[in-house]
Order: sequence, then structure tokens, then C-alpha cells
Amino acid sequence: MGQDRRSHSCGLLGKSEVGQGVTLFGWVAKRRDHGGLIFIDLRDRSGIVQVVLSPEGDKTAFANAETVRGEYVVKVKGEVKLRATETVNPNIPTGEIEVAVTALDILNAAKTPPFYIQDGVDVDENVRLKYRYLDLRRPEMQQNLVLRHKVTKLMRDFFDSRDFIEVETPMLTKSTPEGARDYLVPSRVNPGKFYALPQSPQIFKQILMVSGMERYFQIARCFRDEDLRADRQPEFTQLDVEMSFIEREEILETMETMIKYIFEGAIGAKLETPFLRMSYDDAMSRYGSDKPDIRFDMEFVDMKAVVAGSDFKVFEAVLAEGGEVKAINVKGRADIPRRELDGLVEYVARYGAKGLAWMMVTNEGVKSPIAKFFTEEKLAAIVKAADATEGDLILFIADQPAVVAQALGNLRLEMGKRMGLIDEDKLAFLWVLDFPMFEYSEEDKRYVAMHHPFTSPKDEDLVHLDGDLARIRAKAYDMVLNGTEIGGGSIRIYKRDIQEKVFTAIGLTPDEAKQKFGFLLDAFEYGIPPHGGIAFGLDRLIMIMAKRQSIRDVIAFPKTQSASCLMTQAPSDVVEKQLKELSIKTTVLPKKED
RNA sequence: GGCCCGGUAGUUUAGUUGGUUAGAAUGCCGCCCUGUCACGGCGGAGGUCGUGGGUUCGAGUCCCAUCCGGGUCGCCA
Repeated sequence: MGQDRRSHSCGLLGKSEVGQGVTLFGWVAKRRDHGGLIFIDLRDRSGIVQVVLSPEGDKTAFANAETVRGEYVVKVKGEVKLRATETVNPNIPTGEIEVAVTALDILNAAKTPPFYIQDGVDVDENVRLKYRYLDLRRPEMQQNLVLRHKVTKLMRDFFDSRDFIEVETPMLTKSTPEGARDYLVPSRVNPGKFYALPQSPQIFKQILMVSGMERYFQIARCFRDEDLRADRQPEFTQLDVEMSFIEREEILETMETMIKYIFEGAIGAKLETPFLRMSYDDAMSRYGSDKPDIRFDMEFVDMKAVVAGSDFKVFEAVLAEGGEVKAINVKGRADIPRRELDGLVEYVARYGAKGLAWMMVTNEGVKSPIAKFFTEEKLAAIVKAADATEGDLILFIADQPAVVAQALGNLRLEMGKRMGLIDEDKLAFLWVLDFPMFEYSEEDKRYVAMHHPFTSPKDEDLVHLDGDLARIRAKAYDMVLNGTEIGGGSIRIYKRDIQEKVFTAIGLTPDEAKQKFGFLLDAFEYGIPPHGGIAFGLDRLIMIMAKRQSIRDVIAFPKTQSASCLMTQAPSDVVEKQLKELSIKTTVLPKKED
């Protein structure tokens, strides 16, 4: 009996197999025992098919069917039969047929699983992750992994067809002093020294350009020892790309074509290219975000001109200090309850806003606690600026530009969600371009590279390298989808003098630069081609394609928020001997005993 | 590191101002059942209320600490 090969997959059986003898393997998803007649829903990766056993059939098969329980592994032989019209199940793809069983072998019993293996079940994350192998047995989770496979396959096909080479770069590499916290790996043969797991293959892919690979890509695992989020894991996967002899336009076009190709191939979505493009400055001033969700409008309105010169001291003080006053028009929400408004005040406070002003446009004019500070003319101008009509709610944030952007930007997203303005079926792509080259770090009291120090400034801004660094824009670009940054990259510096000026700008002496990035700078001495690239967050991309809220759902074995794996219990203690071999002293402080 | 939410049968959960035996659904076990597909009927078992302290005559409920999970701010060039 063990010699029978599987002839079909459960979920793919249909009318065309009627009359055929089949051999199926799978798990018992459900058993419905009618005493004289037993139905079993048999599940494999392809789906579910109903198999039927009656006492008139094989006695052993029937007896076995009486003993099977959920998640038993069985082999079933039988004949595919058309169901009678009244017994067709329209809810499953195989509902028009069933398998009349002639033999059923129990290959393995199974303990009752801690939760029912079914889509849409609401089970505690603890339980799901501890029994990840059962969680992954659920069809929707399997589909997520299948989707992930399809996407990476399509990516490889695409890049292969365009003459890109996939090159693997090291996982044991050199710790880089800037950027995220590194995961460190001790070296046994070099006592006291450490490798770092890569945060990204950035340096290596640029070196590959020096090597003359011209067109590189890699589906690369990356590691960052930072706190987790719904869309952030300590290890994650990047689609990493680098190209030589190109300028920005060619990268953007190539990547749009790639994204279009995989979305059509993986989920059948037809995308319009070219994608919308927006400058960083534009994105910040209109949406308060460098990754705007443009599935809905509610753009910022600059109120500075219309509110200035009122008796409202808060606005006047902010404007006097170089701040700004911006608003969003929440259409039709003038009826908002006071309690919800109070909640919104708390909401924006999380983003640093000291307050939230509001005006309701009603048939009796503007209602607002601050209306009394404004003349009728000013109120009318505000309403006009906001393009508001009766029934609308105008929400204002007055603060320094960074706070306005963050608070009002998040408020916009929150109101968009609350009002159901976000079409979950929409795929709103855009490029955000012309990022600032530098941003001022309050912590370090100096300018730091916003992207990384190899990013090329825009040609027309090179003149500011010796002057106002804040004015320099970079040849950097992000691809944004539905308010999530799914990819980002830049054209790199390939001229030595510019590279040196950038290092100087971020306070690195030539010696320090050599110490930090020595091997890369050495490589740059030997004929570096103009080049640039991009990296996409594969997990986030697939999360959006699969319409999930967390990247954990598209990663087979994810970590919890405290970066542990509940299934394997990693990280874990190691034995003293291992530490000794690695020349690591146990300096971990013991837990408090009292 | 900060803030917020959650932890009660295997699972999902109810549990009032602190009060008697912690309730339900589902799953599980047994018996019955020949057309179910959320099968049905009858019966049954199943709870350290995350953990440890404290307050109280009495704690699932109040207080403190702690563990675990989730969300988020900081962080993530």
C-alpha cells in the first residue's frame, strides 16, 4: 500500500476527473460521521475535497474512517463521482464532485490541535507562533507563502530577462558604525573580534559595480537590532538592485516595469505606469509625510496667510516664531461629538502637537471656540481657503513645520480611516523624489546624511556643498505604495572630490572616512562607473499584496515584538563551553533576586 | 526606554459596586444517526482566572511587582 503514488491534489479535482480512480494524500480537515455514512474533508496544500465512505464499501476503510480525527494523515483511494444536484456544495471549488472511497489508510494519528485549522480564526498570537507549523497549515497562510514564492520567482525572471546577475554577498561582515544597531557574531578564531550581520548589502553592491557586474540584484536577508513594529522584523528580506552607467530616469523606469510585472503576474493587478511623482518638499507640505497615502485626498491647506493678524494669540505666537498654521478639511464631520474632538487632541499630542484647533461650518456660520478671535471676513477667508462648505470640519495644527507635518499628517490618516475614505482595493503608487541630502541631528549637533553618505547630491545643488547644507537635495528616491515606503535608493557619488566634500559636510575628516569606509574608498580609486540602485522591502510588499496588516503573516517563522521565536525559544542560553571557545566572558548581570 | 491594550476550560470569550458552586460557545470524549458540508440528537469530562506578593472576614474583580503577547512614540543613516 505504501507504493501507491499520489495521483492528484485534493483541491484540484473537478468534473474532468469524474470516473477516474485517484490516490490522495492529506490531512483530515473535518469528519462528519452519520453512523452509516462518513464524510471526510481531506486537505492538502491545494485545497479540500470531500471523500465519502459507506458501510457497503470496503470494511477496513470504513473502520479506519470511524477512528480518524482532525489532522490525522491519511491516504485515500477511490473514484471521483459527480455529486447529485441537491448535494453540491457551492462554497468550495471542488463542491461539484466527491471521492467514493475504496481504501483509506491512516498514515499517522495526530493530537488534537490547540486551535482549529481554518482561515479567519481569531487565535492569540502566542498560540499561533508557538504552534507555527499548525498556523502555517491554514490555507490563507499557505497562500501567503505561495504568493511570496511567486513574487520572488517573478522578480528573478524579470531581472534575468534584463541581463541582471544575482550575486550573494556575505552574511558575516563588518560592523558599520552608522545606521541601525548591528547584530554581532563573535569570531572564535579571532578572539575578541566580531562580525556583524548585514543591515543591507549596500557596500557590497557598490563594490560589485566597481567589479564590473553592471547589473546586480539579490534577494537578500538583512538584520537590524532595533525595536519591532507590525511592519518591522529584526531579520527581513530586501530586493536589492544596483546598476552601472545609468541615471535616475532609467532606474525609475526599470523598477516601475518590474513592479508592474510582478503585480500582474502574482495577483493579476494591472498597474498604470509611469507612477505619479512628487518631490519630497511637495509631499511634506501637502501630506506631512515622505510616504503619503494618496488613496484619499484631504490635503493640507496652508492657513498662514488667512489667519495671520487675528486676536488669537496661539496662532500669532507660532507664526512669530517662524512656525506654520495648517489645516485639513474633514468633509461632512461638523457633527463631530465633543468627546471625539477631545480624543483627537490627545491623538495629536502623541506627535508633539500642543493643541488642536477646530472650526465647524454650519448653517449658522462658523462654530468654534476660537471663532471669537477672528473677524467675519477672516472666518470667511478661512472657510474659502479650506474649500469648506456647510457640514465640514476644519482641523488646525499650529506649530513648527516638523510638528505640523507629523501631527497633521497622522491626523489626516486617522480621519481618513475613521471616515472609511481608504479604498482597500486601491493600489496607489508614487515616487517621492529629491530628498534633502542632509538633516540636522540634534543628538550629534551636526548634519548627517539622510539616506547615506554615498548618495549623490543633485547637480544643481552642488554649489551649496560649501555653504548651506540644508538646501542640498539628493538624487534619492522612494517608491511608496498606499502610504508605505516599499523601496528606496539613490544615484551614488562616483566623483572623488564630491565624495570628500560630503564627508567633510557630515564632519568626517579624510582619516576618519578612511577608517570607516576604507575598503569602499579604496575600491573607488580603481575606476568606478557612474551607478545607482534601489532596495525594496520584500516583506512589506508582499504584506500589501496579501492584504495583511502585519509582515508576520507573510514570513514563515517570524519573531515576536521582543525579538524572540516562540517556537524554537530563540534566543536562548548557551553552555559555558561555547562562550569559552568564543573568548566571551559571562558579564551578563544576574536577575534581581528579591 | 516611554505610553496604551490584552492574558479566565484546548480555543474564543462573559463575569455587575469585591460576596456563595467562575457561565457560555466551540473543540474534546462516549453513545445514537445513510447525504452532511458550521451535520444533527443525548450524555460527559475539562479552570493553578499568566506568575508572585499585598489589602480584606472574603479577590477573577482592588493595590504593588513581574512575565508573556499586541499596538505605538523614541529608535530604524
